[in-house]
Amino acid sequence: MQLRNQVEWALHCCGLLAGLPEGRRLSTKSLADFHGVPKEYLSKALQALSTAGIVEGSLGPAGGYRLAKPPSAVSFLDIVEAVEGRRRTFACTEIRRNNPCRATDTCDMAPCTIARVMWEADEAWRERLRATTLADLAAMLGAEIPAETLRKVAAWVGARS
Amino acid sequence: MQLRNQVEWALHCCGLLAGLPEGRRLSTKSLADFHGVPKEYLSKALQALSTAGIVEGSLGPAGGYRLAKPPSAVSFLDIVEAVEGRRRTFACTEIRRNNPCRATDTCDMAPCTIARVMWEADEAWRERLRATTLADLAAMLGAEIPAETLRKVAAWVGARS
DNA sequence: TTATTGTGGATATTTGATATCCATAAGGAT
DNA sequence: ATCCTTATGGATATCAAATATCCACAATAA
Repeated sequence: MQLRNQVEWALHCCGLLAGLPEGRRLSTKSLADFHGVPKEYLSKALQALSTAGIVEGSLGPAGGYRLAKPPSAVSFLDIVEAVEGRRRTFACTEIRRNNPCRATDTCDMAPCTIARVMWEADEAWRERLRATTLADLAAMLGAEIPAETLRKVAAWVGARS
Repeated sequence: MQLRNQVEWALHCCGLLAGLPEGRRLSTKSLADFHGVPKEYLSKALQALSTAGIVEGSLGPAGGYRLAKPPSAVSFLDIVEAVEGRRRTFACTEIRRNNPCRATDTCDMAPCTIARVMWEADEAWRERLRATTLADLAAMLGAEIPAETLRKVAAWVGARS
């Protein structure tokens, strides 16, 4: 069970967009170049983010993407769900119904006990992802990345947006 | 991102095995019949549980599987990891290395910030799964399943083990 | 007008999940 | 001894999803 690589790409792209000066945008091509990933496929992830209302695309030269909300209003979970979908990681197929000893008129039961436990774990995962926003990420990156690199990135982005 | 259906099957099988009288076993065929799943494929899940030391198989007529440990010593996480593997749900491919602005001599850095957050969420998921054992499951099932059904299951298992 | 961009559809390729089958060895029953 | 049942593990087939590319189109700025 692995998340798609598009999830990783989307998170990194949002991290970069979160540091973008007001009014600026970055194109799919720039984002793909920066991260060294295929432009055409990354485009699909960006479209998913756009559909989810996390980023906002605009057409034409000088077009591109920017965040559609303030960084503090976008959680990791928002991004993961936009790209990966919202289905739970555990799918209960109700195999308890196949139990030969089960009364046939039992129809209104609570969710399968096993599924409930698995879903609680799923919710713990989501809760942790909900707890970190792009603003938090920006703060962490600012503290961890060498000042020299941050300066170069700002210049690179400035020339491309 | 979905867990394999074998995870669901393995959990249900372990739940049934946890209620097995001392010294009794259930065959792959019985477990498959009880849950209404393909015997040959379920067998792969049971083999994974066996390799992981969660269940113990024995050959010959009257052979089959039983738990290799007390139910309180087997967590949901043990079962999930036995069937699904232990890889983290988020794979970091270190795309930050492709960053054109990154200093080339940076080699010894801490794990990627984004990966750290994703891994913390993964750990929250695992922690929740670690917290529930087969003994807990047995207690929940005993409280939720109608007494009539429990009695029938005990009889069915008794005739097959 | 022209070049650039996002959007969405179609499609190919590769990987993994799902599933079946068979050979083998071992253990009970007769 | 013989036979049936069982777990084990390998080989293989089938199907769905992830990965990736390409193209047509409309919008937009220079």
